[in-house]
Amino acid sequence: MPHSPDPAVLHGMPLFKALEREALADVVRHAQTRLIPKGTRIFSQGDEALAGHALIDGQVKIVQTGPDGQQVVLHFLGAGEMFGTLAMFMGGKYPAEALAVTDCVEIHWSVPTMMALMERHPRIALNALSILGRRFGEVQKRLREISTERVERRIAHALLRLVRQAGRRVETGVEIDFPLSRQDLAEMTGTTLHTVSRTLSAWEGQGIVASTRQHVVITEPHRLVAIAEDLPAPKQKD
Amino acid sequence: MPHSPDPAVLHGMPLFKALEREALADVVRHAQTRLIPKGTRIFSQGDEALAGHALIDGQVKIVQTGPDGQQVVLHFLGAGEMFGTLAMFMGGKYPAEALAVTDCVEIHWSVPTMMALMERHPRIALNALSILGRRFGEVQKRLREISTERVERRIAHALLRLVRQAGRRVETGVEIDFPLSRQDLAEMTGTTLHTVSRTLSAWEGQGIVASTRQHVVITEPHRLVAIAEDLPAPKQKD
DNA sequence: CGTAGTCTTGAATGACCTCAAACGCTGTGG
DNA sequence: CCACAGCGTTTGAGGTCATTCAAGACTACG
Repeated sequence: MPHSPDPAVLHGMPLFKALEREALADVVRHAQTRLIPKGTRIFSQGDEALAGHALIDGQVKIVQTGPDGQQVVLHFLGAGEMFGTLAMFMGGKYPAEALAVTDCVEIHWSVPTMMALMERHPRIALNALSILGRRFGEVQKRLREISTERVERRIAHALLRLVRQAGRRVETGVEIDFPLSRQDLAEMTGTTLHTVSRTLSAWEGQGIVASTRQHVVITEPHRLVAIAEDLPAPKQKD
Repeated sequence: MPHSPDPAVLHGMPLFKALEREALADVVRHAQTRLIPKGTRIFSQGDEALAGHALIDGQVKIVQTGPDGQQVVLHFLGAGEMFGTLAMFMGGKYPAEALAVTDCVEIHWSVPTMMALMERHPRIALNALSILGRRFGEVQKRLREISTERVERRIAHALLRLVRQAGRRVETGVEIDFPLSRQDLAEMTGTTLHTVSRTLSAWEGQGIVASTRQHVVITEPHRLVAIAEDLPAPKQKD
């Protein structure tokens, strides 16, 4: 377990974009890396935020739980993305939990370290602002979707979002390359696993997707887009 | 229209908290103030973002419109709060529109100016990060609520949120001190004005709220909280 | 080969929306 | 001062989308 990771891993991380070499070295010097097995809970909702995190490899899902145990999947994130940073600016408690959905490699900095780094290298703060801004826009868009769209369209949007950020081309179409259950999709779209299952079954019957347990392949993305955008069903024969 | 406003107005703005006197002067020097009559659209969704904004006085609502015209009220904000800053970090287009719901006094900075200010005074960027972080948490919470709760609870939550940020004590209870229609509430909670009207009527019958056109007073806040938290029955303690 | 977790599917219920009509303020102009 | 138009609001009736309840099938894994 390397205490100071290879500086190369920070390349391509939006959070550290456009940093001078020495600043980067500074950042690396204070970082800690960790190997995290699939299924591990990286931090829990309500925990004292001890660190800011970033993913070097793997996939993490962010889940928020309500007072009565209702869960919502707020975000899936992949290599190069930061997470758990919100807590630093929100009274020091994580507002959600982070779960490794695949084996992961994580890098993190203690909160005081992270703060100091931002003070020393304002560029980092600007980058964080930019990332946060973008995500904020995303969440607002989701809020609108969930407020105004019916379930089928929401599921379509969720799948397309996942494809965009974790899609892998395969011969039969585009596959989402980490374990994804109906329950997950339900928690992303504010519905039940039953409804998700029914919807996916229907789409499967129409040849739009192909799914097995915890695994989804979109075979006809354009038709899914049509559903998401509520376009007048493209001319198709059945 | 004063070109450079009184530095005093920046006091109490979270965005400029903990800034040294000279930095504050720098900020003020580049600011522009504007008087905005009630009902004015301050900026439109999709517009090129020319400026970052902050409210000195009045109330503004932020509304996002979907491709089919469905509207969602993302936020109400009052004196001292910044807005329209997201756009600066999101490809330069406003992701929503801002409407003055009362007469307002606004202060703004051109985007390049704002960026330069943040470069010169990193504290501002840190503050912005903190504000954005907090709001981000709010939106995520709303997303969970809207995903998992039934309409009645969502409306209760919306009202309580409004009370918290724009509530004014009156002898009959707490009043929300800007024009607020059923339509607005519907667009905040992802429902229809009809359902909001029915719900409010029911509450009115139980003496929990009292409302007239575009005007709501919460007479028994604790009972509204009980509804929002889904507590057993109106078994209340004083 | 059993067990646990995931997924499918049917049927019944209900929360909420849609459609439709009417009511009551508020401001305006005759 | 009254009539009228405009807007926000109220309320009913009917329909439907999605949840809830229930049972069973499939898959992975020990």
